[in-house]
Amino acid sequence: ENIFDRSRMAPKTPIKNEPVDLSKQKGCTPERIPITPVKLVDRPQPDPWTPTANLKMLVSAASPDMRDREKKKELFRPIENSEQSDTPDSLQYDMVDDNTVDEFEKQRPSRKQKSLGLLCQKFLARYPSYPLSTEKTTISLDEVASILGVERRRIYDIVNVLESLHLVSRVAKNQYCWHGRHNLSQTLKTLQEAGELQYGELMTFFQHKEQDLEYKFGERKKETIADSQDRPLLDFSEPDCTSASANSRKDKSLRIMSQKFVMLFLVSKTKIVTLDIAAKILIEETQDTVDHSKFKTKVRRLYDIANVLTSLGLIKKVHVTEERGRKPAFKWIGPVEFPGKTDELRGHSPTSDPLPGTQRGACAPCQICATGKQRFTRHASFNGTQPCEGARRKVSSEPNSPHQERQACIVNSNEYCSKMINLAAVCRQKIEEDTRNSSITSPLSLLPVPGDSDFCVNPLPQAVLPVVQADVPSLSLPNGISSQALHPSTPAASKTENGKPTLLPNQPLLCFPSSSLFMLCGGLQENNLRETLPTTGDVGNRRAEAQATISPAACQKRSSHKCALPSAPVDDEEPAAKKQTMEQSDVPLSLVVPKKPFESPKAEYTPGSGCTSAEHLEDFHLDLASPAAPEAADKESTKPLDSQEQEKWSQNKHPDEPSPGKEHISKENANQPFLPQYLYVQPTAGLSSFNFLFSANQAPGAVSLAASQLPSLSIPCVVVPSAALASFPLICSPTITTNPLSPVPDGSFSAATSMNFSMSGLASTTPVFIGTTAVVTPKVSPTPSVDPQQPAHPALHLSPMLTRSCSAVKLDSPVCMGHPVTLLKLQQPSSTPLTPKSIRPARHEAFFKTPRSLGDPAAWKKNEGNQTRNASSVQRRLEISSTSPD
DNA sequence: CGATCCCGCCACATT
DNA sequence: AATGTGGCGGGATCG
Repeated sequence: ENIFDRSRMAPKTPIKNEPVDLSKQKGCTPERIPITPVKLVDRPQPDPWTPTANLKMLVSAASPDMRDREKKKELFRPIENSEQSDTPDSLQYDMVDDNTVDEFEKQRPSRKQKSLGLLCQKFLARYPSYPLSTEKTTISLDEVASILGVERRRIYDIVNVLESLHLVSRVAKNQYCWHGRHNLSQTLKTLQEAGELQYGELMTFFQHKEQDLEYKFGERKKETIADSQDRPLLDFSEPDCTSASANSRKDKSLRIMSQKFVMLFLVSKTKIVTLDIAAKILIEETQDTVDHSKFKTKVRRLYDIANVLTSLGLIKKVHVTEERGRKPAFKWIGPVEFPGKTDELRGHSPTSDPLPGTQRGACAPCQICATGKQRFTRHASFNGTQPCEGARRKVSSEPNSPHQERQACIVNSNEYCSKMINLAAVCRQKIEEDTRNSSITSPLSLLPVPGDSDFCVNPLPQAVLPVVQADVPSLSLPNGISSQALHPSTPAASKTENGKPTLLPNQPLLCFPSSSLFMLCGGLQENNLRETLPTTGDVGNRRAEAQATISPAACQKRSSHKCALPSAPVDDEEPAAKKQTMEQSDVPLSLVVPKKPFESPKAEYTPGSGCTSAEHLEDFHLDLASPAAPEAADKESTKPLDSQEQEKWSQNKHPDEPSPGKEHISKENANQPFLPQYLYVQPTAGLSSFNFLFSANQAPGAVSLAASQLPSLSIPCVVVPSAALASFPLICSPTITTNPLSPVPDGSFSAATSMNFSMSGLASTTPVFIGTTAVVTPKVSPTPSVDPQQPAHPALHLSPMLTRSCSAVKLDSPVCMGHPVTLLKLQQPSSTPLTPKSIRPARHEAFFKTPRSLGDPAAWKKNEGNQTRNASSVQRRLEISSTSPD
């Protein structure tokens, strides 16, 4: 329109002759200037004003030359247009004297007004976030550039980033297809997975080499890089994506950088990434040499990307204060988890991704998968199969063409990246932790889950079970929860450290002081336990243990990765665990390992099919982690039970851990009738009215309660009115794990309802009993049905209460199936009640967007301050608008 | 003065 | 060769 107007305007209004109303002119934009005779003269194009003049103008505008020139002048315009003077008034004002114009120009062109972020917002404003699937919107770069009054170059900056997130795709030269955010979550998932994978690698890598944080900030990047190169780790770089992309020129660094940048956020626990770290990571990936200039350039690019991401509402600026001082950073405020979608992810485990075919094989049930238009597995999906069906960059030519490459490759093999990412994550985590510690909020902060918010869980002062998503391994409690963990070697050591509950290994039950009760029953199918047990003080120990335990798994994983073993979907969890650990400790990578990375996925997911998502939701972590409540942590540490149990379990499990074992178990379980066992959680915990019963069918190992860490237990859960169970303490029967009896296939069950519990989070007050023997809870009748297919359903059979839970579960499944959006909500709410995900340890908060709730006050303040700054784009607008009116 | 990041040159890719 | 893309970094502006 603008152009049009201008063209008309200019021609029509021979400036000279028609002196314009200066008064009006204010509103006018510089545009006219070009139009004005004088300027016209300058320009080649100014044709005599003829009837066709307008046309010519338009045409000229189209031409590159014109564009540039006009744009220069127009640059100002866009702002005006968008904000102030988009109105016709400007037209009226048409003629402006040069003088006036100059003034205007001076006023307007604030740098901010020209910012990429603002431009991006304008750009985004032009298209619906969720366009109808049917309609495809094509974007003409020239058109947009002219409309927005910027050079095309700038549009490229925007589009490239959008393309990396699959919001748009290149259809043809100069043409892009707008997809909107429909696939965003999936894309993010994919990125997350990819990031985690890399992460994992890093982890292993680090373990092998050095765990020191040295790497942290990438000083050592080179070495790492070299190492990484050496490392066989993953070469995701499959020919597909990587090679091609790599080959191609500079390989669209912006796109790739954007993806990597996003991955960093998704991988980091804190969700905060500092620019320098990101830059280092990205650099390393690409290069060995870390020259300063390069770094500088990288940072510039990151700003470009960040601006776009900010406009998308995915990140915001914040400042992180470190020892050194305050560093610019960005915090992820977009969706953290993609539960609904994530199902896919899970299903897909990163490992699986590589294999397109297999991808979700496991997930078959998951609709999402089916739907999944986009799962891009790394290469394949990205490249060839794109998420966006419609838009492929290269229309005409071969698929191989470099352009296509762009799309692909999110993940190429960049071990470096992963390493870097890890480092970065670690660094961040540290930072955050530091900050958190200082400003711990409540002992147990609820983790605000983006979607889950619905959840009414109030933060439980006492014992809140922060639920951690399945993906994320329960975090170890930063504070010291002691637990060691998982390591088989340290089995019994339940530490009585703080007040650990006294748990007698042999004895059936453990008692905890706390008021709230939990009953855990049933064998847990999986060992979900992530045993990340943060020892109170010792992260190192844990890590060591964890690593030890993990390492094998990791190795396998790696191999799997390379191989793209379909089976190894599990990665998700592991990575998460790792992440957490990372966060917690400065230590770079302690990985806690995932308990059963491989298997779990299958077992859980497979049976559960859609349910996987549920898991996430359901996972409870009782982490005291929240900085605020170190004390609480200690108390919780009381959960020694967990530790012991874990140990026990771990012992038991260890053998099983390998996925195969689990699978077996699950199968067995399925076949076997089981005694329903439940876990009951009193409302006191923070769930105001809900009590949870979990039936534990799972494999014995599955439920590990690490006192501090909280291994996650996957348990089917039922929500029961608190009244019913009010008086019960938590009881866990460790022995149950192996119950053959459970009729319901563990896998299915677990999948559907499996929850991870981390005991660590429990309020000190809550008494917990753990019984070695299976406890039977009355209310729920076990469901005999053993359909693997219908894992989730079994719950229904259970008591009404159960039903609820089941329903929730069911919901999840649907979610999995298809609509991401819907799914999310459904799951969250439904699940939420079941699993207090919402309640998370402060640390976790990172995942969740709700920044403020969790964050340290101080941090907040800072953040806010930053935000204000950051908010720039919006604010700027406002400011501008306000100011400009003059 | 450091953080941001606009601007546009210019190389490489595609047509 | 023309045009499309986009890496890249100087240097301006912001805070």
